[in-house]
Amino acid sequence: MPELPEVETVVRTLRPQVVGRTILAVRQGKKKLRQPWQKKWNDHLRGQRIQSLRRRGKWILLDLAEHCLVVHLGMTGRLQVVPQEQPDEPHTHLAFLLSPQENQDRSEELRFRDPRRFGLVSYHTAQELEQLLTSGKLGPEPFDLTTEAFHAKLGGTVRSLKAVLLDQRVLAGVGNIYADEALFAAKLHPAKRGCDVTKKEADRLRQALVTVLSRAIEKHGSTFLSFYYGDGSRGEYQNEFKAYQQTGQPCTRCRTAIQQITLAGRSTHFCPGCQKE
DNA sequence: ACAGGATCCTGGGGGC
DNA sequence: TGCCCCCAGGATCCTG
Repeated sequence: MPELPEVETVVRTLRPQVVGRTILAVRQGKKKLRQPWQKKWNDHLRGQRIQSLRRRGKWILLDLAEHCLVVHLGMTGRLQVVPQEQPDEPHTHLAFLLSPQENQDRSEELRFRDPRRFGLVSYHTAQELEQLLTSGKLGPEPFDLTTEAFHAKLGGTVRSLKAVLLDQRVLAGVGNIYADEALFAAKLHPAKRGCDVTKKEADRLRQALVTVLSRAIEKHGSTFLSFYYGDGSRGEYQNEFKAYQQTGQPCTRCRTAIQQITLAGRSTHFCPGCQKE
């Protein structure tokens, strides 16, 4: 559920809280993560300063001196900085003790929680990370995408637009919510085949992605069900959903009822009136 | 090459 | 009110 705008919000919130601080110790929960945390990483991490905090697609990258902590929030993952003495909330899997902020003597921890454990935290050398990010497994950021490249990519597949948008190798950061919202904004049917998309339509979809994602970042992402940020704050973009989870509601453009189907294994919402196949 | 299903996992929602 | 069932979804893997 955390997609690009939610991850961007997490990174922007955490950046002033963690950059420049040193990891003093690592604490591990009892339950195993999907990609198990390796004990030897604890020693590697101790004494390392967090130099910067970045987002790439849905990935959160904490740059250390030579290595990088890589975090994916999955469905329900959360990262937050809390006072060291605060008891762990349930499903806390990792806690990194941080050196005190300047002008403060309070000990704090950066904690990773994830009830569903779809998320992961791993540790890589800068070189390994570079490979992960450029080996074709992760496509460009939607903001860096050119119409030409996007159109070419779409032209080479008979897959549905919905499936293509969810494919992180094509485009990094889009998930179920923003795929539906962008397709609605571009007036394109989610089942339309990639190879049937004209260059004009590809450009419309690219622009829609940029517009929708930018607006969502402005509104601090979306909050519904159980997703909220580490400090308890909520996003506000869910109030602007035009398609996602609007099944049965009148389309804001043509008043046709928004329809829900399953596509690429995901619930998919669109307007049959103005998103014609 | 692609669709579709299963897998992982838990909290929350709907239905009875 | 309480209980059970089912569902949501990111990434990956397997099968048809």
